[in-house]
Amino acid sequence: MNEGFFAQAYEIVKQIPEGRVATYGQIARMMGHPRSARYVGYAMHASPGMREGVPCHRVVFADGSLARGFAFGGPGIQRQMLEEEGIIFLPDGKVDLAQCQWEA
DNA sequence: CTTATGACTATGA
DNA sequence: TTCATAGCCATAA
Repeated sequence: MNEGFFAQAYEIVKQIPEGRVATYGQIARMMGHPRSARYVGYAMHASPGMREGVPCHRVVFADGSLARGFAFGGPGIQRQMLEEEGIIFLPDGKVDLAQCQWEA
């Protein structure tokens, strides 16, 4: 395996349990790159995605919002997938990090 | 080698 | 409160 920044991000995301979500910054921090949050998202974009078992849909912004327009082919898709997994959404359209944010 | 870009985050107005 | 800008770091060209 090529232990690159991307592969590192995939490993972290793959460890997110079902019904939980993690923020880009949190993942970046886990991999030892607390300032590369932007690149974590980019890793998802360029990643093999769920095809490789990387549940990138469980990765959200620090405030619980999702990536719009770039996710999985259409807005709302990610939210639908998360709801299927048991993620709780707030009326604001954000994930309930208070209950669903992944704890290492 | 330098420059440009980006599924982010924090801060300021 | 929301919107805009700065800083951040890893790849690509």
